[in-house]
Amino acid sequence: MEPTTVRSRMVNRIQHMVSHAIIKDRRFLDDEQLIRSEQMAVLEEIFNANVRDAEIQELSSHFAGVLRGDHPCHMAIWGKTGTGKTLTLRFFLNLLSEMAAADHVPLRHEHLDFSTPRPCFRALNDLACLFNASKLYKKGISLEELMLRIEAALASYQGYLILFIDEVDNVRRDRDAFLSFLVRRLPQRIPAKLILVFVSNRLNWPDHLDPRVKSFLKLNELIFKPYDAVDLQHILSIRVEKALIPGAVEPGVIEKIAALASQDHGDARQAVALLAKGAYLAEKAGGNITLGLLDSAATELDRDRYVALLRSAPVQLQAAMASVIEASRRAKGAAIGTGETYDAYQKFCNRSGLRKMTGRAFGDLLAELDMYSLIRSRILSRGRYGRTREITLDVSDEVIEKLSANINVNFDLRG
DNA sequence: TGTCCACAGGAAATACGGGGGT
DNA sequence: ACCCCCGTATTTCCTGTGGACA
Repeated sequence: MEPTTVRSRMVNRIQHMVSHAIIKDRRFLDDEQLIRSEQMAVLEEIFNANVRDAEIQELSSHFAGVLRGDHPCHMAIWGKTGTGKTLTLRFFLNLLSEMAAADHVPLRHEHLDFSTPRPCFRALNDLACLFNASKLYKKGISLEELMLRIEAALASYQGYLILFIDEVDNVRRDRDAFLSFLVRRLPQRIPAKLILVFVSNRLNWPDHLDPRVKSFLKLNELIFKPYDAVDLQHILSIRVEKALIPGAVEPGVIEKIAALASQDHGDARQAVALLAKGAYLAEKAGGNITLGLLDSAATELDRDRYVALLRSAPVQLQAAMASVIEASRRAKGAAIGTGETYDAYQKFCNRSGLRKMTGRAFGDLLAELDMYSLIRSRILSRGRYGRTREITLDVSDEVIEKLSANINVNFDLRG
């Protein structure tokens, strides 16, 4: 056998990868990487296939009044994540402002994106930034001051103002103060015709709302249903066409992804993510995307999610996870209680030099892990032996391996 | 039946960090 | 430089509790 050099092996591999490349344009597998106009083009294609048609019709009739000089009421839009609320709205509002411009109707629309939780203060601050009424403060300025600046910035605008407020329920703490400003105070202080569009993924969102705000809030409601398999197939095939070379996807693959996704969440983003993972794996293996590949793509995707979640989490939460894993190893898989876990946590802190937190705070960390379903815990009373959380790890061994590796790396770096 | 364990989890207090106004 | 304001993280203090055991 002819001896191979590292150089020849490398050349072989690279040539192999190039000749077996199935991804034509990676960016179309990840919305984050697309620029605005490309996103809109993709959307237009999707909507042309009658996806989300009912919703777009509904939006059109709600806002039709704008072109006739009416003042439509506010709107609340509900739907689970990945049902295209944000994208549909963005697309629709762009179109609407084009039409308004053609008719010489003054119309402005702004997108307030609360994709991460924030308090009332930051919410107002973001709003102020949209109107260039203030720079991005971190702290130290009163709420009143912010409100006044927003009002001042809008004092001379007379036309329509559509405020698209994405994921309202992410306004934590004093949400009522924020909403009350938008709903009650702002419309009275500025000359613009204000139309609020609230988007939320909680269906019962306005139920626990300050009644005073609620009574002011005339709403038209619109619900985005999860995508069905047919919608997802459309969405996926457009991606396939743009991102992959022809023939890279074996028959049945799109159908399977669509079926899987529509069964358990109807989330288009996750469906596209699965497609992307499949494409990546296929390219690495030097073949096409096959049905069999999808299973490993799905598990890998799952694992990635947990790892990414934990890696971007605060250190204390990582430490808590580490102690659960450790305590659970020591107990050989049997369920463990809060006390044992806290002991493990304390040892972990001693080893890594991390500041210890009290038991109370540790309990909250455990609750958080439970929320992310990294662990499963239930409160159990063992009679005179007290009450405790019964904790089990809720992720596969493979994921745990990966998680603990990541945690350790993090702490080594901290010294 | 009452006791009492080993915590859960709410509320208030405190610490902390950062920024504005003067 | 000083003081005050605000938001967040954590601690302190507290009351509550299901059921095994005597």
